[in-house]
Amino acid sequence: MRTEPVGYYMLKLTKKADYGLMALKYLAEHPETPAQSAKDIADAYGIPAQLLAKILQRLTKTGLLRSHAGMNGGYALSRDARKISAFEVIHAIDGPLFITSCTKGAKGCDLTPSCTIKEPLARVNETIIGVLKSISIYDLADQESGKAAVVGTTAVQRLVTLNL
Amino acid sequence: MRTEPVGYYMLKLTKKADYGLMALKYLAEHPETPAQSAKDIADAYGIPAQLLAKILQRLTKTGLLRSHAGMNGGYALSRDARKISAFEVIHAIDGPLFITSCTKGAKGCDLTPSCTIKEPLARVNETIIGVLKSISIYDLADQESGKAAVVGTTAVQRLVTLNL
DNA sequence: CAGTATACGACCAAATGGGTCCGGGATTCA
DNA sequence: TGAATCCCGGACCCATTTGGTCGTATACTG
Repeated sequence: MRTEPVGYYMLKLTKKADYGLMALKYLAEHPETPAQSAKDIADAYGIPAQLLAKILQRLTKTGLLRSHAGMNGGYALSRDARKISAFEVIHAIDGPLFITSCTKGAKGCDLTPSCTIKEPLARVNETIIGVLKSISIYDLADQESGKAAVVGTTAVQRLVTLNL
Repeated sequence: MRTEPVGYYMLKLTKKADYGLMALKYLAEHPETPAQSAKDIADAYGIPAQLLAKILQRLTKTGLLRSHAGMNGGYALSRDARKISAFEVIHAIDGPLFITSCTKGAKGCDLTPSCTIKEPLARVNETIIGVLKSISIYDLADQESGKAAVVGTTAVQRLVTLNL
């Protein structure tokens, strides 16, 4: 009621994944400090602290972050920001992502046995994953410090192939 | 309870969109018949008829299908299957698709004013849209009639660029 | 007119997602 | 040792979205 439905979203990633990416980006932008608490990061972006806490916990469990309890504790990237892909983050938070509601992974299609669209769309899915894998936290981070880089100066070009 | 959570999905398209794609594929595979009723298509795939009916109705309203009431009525593609992209179908059913929960389209970000990840991810979004646009209903359809084309015989190669 | 099919709005139940609460454990520092 | 921070993680809640049904009106065919 407060936010009128600007548009119907689809294929969107969850807010949690968004938050996770934002947090990692934040960490990548503050390499000096040994660790940042969940609350600090949450406050920096104005997102609910407890929610972010749990997201960071999951990222820690999957090995993307290092946590440290106690005073001056918090979270830190477990590796170079250049070596953490957006895909890893999203995958850690939202789980495996598939385009089609029923992908023939694991045990195949429970219902709708005759849905043959899957195979082509699975390719699309892999393409998306490829794109997401090619983007690192570092890519998300910098470009703001050198904020004026508007023209295609540091424009990184990625190429993705999709074959049906 | 009946279908254990095989995995957590994300970035997935809705079942309705799936159904829509399946239906169009079905129509593309039956070019002889002037029209197929919603029920026929639904039965062919074992999906709820009334639900599919509404999906087809929406696809009709957006101009992808032609409908015809009365006996031997039903739906038919309004143009060549080669000229209908998967994107159009998904867009018609699920609405505009964006990756980030808040894209700065329309009126910008309501909450989280400092979410800077958006711009890079918006590019990813456009990439996905590009991929989806490059896939036609025809692409989804055939490959089954000539079922044996396993080796890369008719492999269509698409190229997608993504620049951050 | 009878039968078939679309058109469409109202309604519903289950799943999902965002978010909170709370009772633990670590760790550091005084 | 004990207080202040901070991470850990399960239980719970609520709003929205989805998938799906029902019923009725309308259009077309024969």
